[in-house]
Amino acid sequence: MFSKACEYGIRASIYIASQSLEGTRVSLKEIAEKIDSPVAFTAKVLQQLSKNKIIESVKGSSGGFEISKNNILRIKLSQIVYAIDGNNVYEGCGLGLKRCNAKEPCPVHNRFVEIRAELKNMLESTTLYDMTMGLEQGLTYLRR
Amino acid sequence: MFSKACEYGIRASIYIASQSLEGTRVSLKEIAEKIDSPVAFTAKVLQQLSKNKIIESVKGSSGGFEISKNNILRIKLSQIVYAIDGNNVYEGCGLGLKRCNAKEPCPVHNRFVEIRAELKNMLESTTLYDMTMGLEQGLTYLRR
DNA sequence: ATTAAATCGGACAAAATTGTCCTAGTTTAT
DNA sequence: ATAAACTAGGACAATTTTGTCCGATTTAAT
Repeated sequence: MFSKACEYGIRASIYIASQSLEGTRVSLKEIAEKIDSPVAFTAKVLQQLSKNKIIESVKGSSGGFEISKNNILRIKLSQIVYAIDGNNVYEGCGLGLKRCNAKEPCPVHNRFVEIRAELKNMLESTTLYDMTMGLEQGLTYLRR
Repeated sequence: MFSKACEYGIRASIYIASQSLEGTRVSLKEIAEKIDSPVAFTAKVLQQLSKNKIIESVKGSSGGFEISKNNILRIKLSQIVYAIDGNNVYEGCGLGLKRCNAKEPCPVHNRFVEIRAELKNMLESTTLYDMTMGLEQGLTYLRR
């Protein structure tokens, strides 16, 4: 569904958010450990998220990554996905046709429209805060 | 959502089905033309579908691919997807965790469960026949 | 029998994705 | 000032996916 890069990006964002809520900035190394991802590859993903204003990076000693409370509340899962995977998830025909729409649909167009709409709706209504909630209470996991 | 291989596989199956309903067996070359896919790559996909009894291949001159009326009615989209992409679509955590279930969920597990269930339901309730219908009437397209 | 039109299947090639390494900066603390 | 702990980013490597090529085999028609 999502690329590996995107999966790491979402997991990283959630971890950074949970730590930011506690008032602590986290390093790349710590993030990679906590979400069980390859360090250098995760670095690239974080750069991308940083450029897209999803997370904030602080250089230098005692630097690291963080997200402001406001952004934790505001940022939607859809924005993270878009920053890394673009709009492939929303657009894009289920059968890979370049031009596929209500007027000139592929044989499964109508069936896919509904599901895609629900997916989109879910991604757009889930905030970083929503995803962070369970973590601190030990109800959800980022590495398994 | 699906791999390229799977997209080609679904489109090819639909085209073969539509031609089989007309009583004509089709060659690899014709299929690739009609669904706008790379010939040799499509050949591999068709081999896989053939091994999985989704389509029937006939060797030799005047050979090609076909699907029996019974199978056109019986075969579900889910079977085609499974034959090529395995169960990645159904199983597999949205965030890429190996172990992610109701008891030890990732932060988006519950949100994904619903969507995945609907997708599964759609794939399992759509037959090859269903997908073939619109084609002959010029209502749907396989290459665009 | 020979030829032509097919699929089959192995080996290879290209492209995209995933992952690694190393150097250059930046910032804080001493 | 210097060292230590960071991120930034370019270059490269490995893996997976996608795509190609070609010889072998099968079958029908002549």
